[in-house]
Amino acid sequence: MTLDERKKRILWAIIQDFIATAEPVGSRTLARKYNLGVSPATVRNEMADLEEMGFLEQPHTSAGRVPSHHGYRYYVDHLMQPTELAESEKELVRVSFETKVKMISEVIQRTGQLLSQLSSYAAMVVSPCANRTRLRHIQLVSMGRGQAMLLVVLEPGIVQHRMMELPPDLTSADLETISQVVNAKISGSQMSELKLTIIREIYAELLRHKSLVAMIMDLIEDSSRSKEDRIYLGGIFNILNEPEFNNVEKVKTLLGLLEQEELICGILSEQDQPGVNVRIGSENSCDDIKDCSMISANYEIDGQRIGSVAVLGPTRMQYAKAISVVEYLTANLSEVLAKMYRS
Amino acid sequence: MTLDERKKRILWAIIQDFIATAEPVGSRTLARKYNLGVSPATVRNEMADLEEMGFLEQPHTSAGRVPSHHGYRYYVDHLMQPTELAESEKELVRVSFETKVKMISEVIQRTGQLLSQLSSYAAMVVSPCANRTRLRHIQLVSMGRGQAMLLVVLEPGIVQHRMMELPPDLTSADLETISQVVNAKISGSQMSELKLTIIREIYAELLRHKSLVAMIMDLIEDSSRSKEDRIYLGGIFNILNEPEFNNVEKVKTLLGLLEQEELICGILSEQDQPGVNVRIGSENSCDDIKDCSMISANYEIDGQRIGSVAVLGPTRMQYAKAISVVEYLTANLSEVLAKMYRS
DNA sequence: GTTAGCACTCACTTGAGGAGAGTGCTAATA
DNA sequence: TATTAGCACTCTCCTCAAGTGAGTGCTAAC
Repeated sequence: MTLDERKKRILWAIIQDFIATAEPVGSRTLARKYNLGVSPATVRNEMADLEEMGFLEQPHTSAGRVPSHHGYRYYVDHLMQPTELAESEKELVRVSFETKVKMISEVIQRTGQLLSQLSSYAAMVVSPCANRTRLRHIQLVSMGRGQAMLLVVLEPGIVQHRMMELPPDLTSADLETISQVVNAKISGSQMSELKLTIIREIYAELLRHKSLVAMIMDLIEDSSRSKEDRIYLGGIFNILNEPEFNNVEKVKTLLGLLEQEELICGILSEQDQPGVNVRIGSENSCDDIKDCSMISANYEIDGQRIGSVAVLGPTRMQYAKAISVVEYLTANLSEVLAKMYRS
Repeated sequence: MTLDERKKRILWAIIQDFIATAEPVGSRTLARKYNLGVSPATVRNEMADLEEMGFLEQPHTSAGRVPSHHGYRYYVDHLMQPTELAESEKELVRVSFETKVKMISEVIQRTGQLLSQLSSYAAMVVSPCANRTRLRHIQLVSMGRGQAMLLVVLEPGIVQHRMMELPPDLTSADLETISQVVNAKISGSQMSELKLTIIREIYAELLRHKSLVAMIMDLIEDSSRSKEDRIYLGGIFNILNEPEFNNVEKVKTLLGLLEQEELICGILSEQDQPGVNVRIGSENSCDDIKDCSMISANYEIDGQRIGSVAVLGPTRMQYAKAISVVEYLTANLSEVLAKMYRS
């Protein structure tokens, strides 16, 4: 489906205008405002063509035109000119990221804040997922009265902890020994490499505590596959400024959706393309956001995907801006994390 | 300010009715629906009195009456009959809490979910704050290339972690030694007891690593006073069902508020009474929720406050129900945590 | 002290009319 | 042949007036 230059120009202008005003765009306004050099009548003819091709829609007979999802898609793929962030915005990101952070969760939170602030849409950040990563360290800590805490440190600096019951006759020294033996065997290994052979070796060294070790291995397994990816959501109130969310019903649906962490994780993990993904309206797999667009990207350490960020807004979205914000922040986030956990 | 029996009856009926219908209550309906045994005219007279006393308000001259904040306060203090949770609801709580949980954050999350589900308002839970608590364990874990992670385990099972730079010549064994020495000295002590004497002793034993130890002590201090209380928010979409939130502006204000974690923490920590606190409308310190009511309570371990839960809804709230939900869940939460960390 | 009756108030609904923005079609023009 | 001016038509939205209904306050009777 290839469009001639004038059609492109007109489609571009319509989308541009609609994004800015949220009002159906008429031929007269368009011709005047965008200096198209042709009369409204000509524009009308072109618009009728574009509508027939599926790029535009008409809310009702005597209204202007509105871009269809299809139209937005064409815009994003062919018409939109990428915008760079303003110097002041870059500066803001730089300042936010350069102050010394001590925990991964802080970085995540700041990214989310920046994301929503710069894009003025809702932001979502999934914190590094522990899956498919290396074990760094485990540690048993006695918590008194027959209980212990198992600390599991995974490679990009993720810490998980689990409580466990202890057999009555165990001493703190025992815990320390077990920690050391298990550490010696497993630390640095990929979760998937935690094969039976290693486990057997541990059993062999810790015969006395066989059942305890089994429990520990289970808990390690459990924490490494933990779905408890923390999600940062922010700036939801931002999108309430958009006229498409003037309807409380819609807001309710959206909020209900956003509260379902697993669902959000799922949506964010299904990114087909490398780099920035744009899902427009019905391209979203989830019904509740069929009239939203989502711009998402993965961030990585050493080229390995460890989490995602996304921006959610109405289909009538400032695509160019949102895309560059997501792009810029993902790059920066990857960089900051790499610096934190260079290895 | 004492009311005769009939006035009490009428005030009670008005509030009851308004809570149920969200419509201003008229004399006719009231007299009929609640079998007051007097004519609408009499009810009107009483209503006029109650209005003069400040318990009722009139949206406009020819409308029915609506309870004022003052009226709700009287209702909560004197008129409301406490409701007990239904067996099925208790069962739900029991089931949710009895399945084995491995982390404190799971319990928090479930509590929040139950809170919003049972009350059908928005729920907030502040996770255990590390402040004023005992140190259980610290552990240094090498993260490669001159970096280490400091794990700090605090008494009720809170885990914090911090990244730190290491001097280049340090070995893993050094880290282990330092961990052990510091642990031996400080574990079990209250944060406030971490006086200079102890720190001097540690310095004495670890002369070679003096500056590193100083950094560690700082980070321990930092994590114990960490404001990073995690907040669980849930069921916000619930309150969008209430007619008072049909206005998108209000929703926006509320969402904006709820995203400010520190603010929420602040609001939740200012509970004057032991047990369940009820803040009605303008009794709330924060302007943005001047037309909401908040029911909150602290949960504890060993009688010590370690966090709070709250329910937020319109002033036209099912107080009796909400109060009993908060009460029941706080008690259960305290119990579960005590069981998890019995000491 | 209670009640019936009555005039009055005020929000909300309904429907008609008009304004305005925009369209599609046709015929004239370059 | 492509473009444009002109025009009738469509449809939403705003406004305004009239009518409806729930509720009130006051007064006089019980």
